[in-house]
Amino acid sequence: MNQNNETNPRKSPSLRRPLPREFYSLSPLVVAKDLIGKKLVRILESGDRLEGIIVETEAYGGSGDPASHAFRGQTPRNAVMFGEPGHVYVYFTYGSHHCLNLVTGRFRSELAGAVLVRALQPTKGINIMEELRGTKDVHKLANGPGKICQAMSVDLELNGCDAASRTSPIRMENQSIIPISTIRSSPRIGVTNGTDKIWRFYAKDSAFVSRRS
DNA sequence: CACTAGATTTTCT
DNA sequence: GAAAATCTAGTGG
Repeated sequence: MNQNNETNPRKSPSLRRPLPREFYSLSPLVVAKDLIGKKLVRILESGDRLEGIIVETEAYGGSGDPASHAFRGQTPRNAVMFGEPGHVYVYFTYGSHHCLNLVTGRFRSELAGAVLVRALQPTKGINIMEELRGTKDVHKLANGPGKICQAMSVDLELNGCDAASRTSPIRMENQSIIPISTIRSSPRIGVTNGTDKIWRFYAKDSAFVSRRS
């Protein structure tokens, strides 16, 4: 049987087009909430297609957000955060993990903004993700920012690529399986500064988020 | 379950 | 030198 959506006539072409750059051009707070329920698509070099529904995100600002990498200004690592919305910001942290972000518009008059993708509900290429992650528990394949990158083979080579491009190895597609009314917010996880900001968003009924309330 | 140590890069002090 | 937008394996209850 043919599982390739490119040839599925029931899927409208508009669903196959990646989310446009305008989607990312708003404030990180808006984009973080809007990304819940969208489909993250990763095309591996092998041509294999991995997909997951975003169920958890966090917004990061610039000079006004002490939890943000951009707080102290531009550096080689965070340079992508200061660039055009819609591009992918990948960083390496804690000596062993990669994290995936999408560059957004700016909060107020700040110079940088991004959204961290924190958890996915895997929907396609699950067997490949299991292999990359070394576990068969589907709820633990991508329920954390480091796990997403391991499950989808995301590393610094993808830093700066354009998620709004039709041919990008990472892009976003429209999807609407998560009702807006079921999105909740909370303080961000793992941050020690800026804990006053309620900038984490998640699907309250999803079993795929990194933490349940 | 809860808690802790260790993996080890980028950046700042 | 130390902390960080994290995760796992290990210990102990």
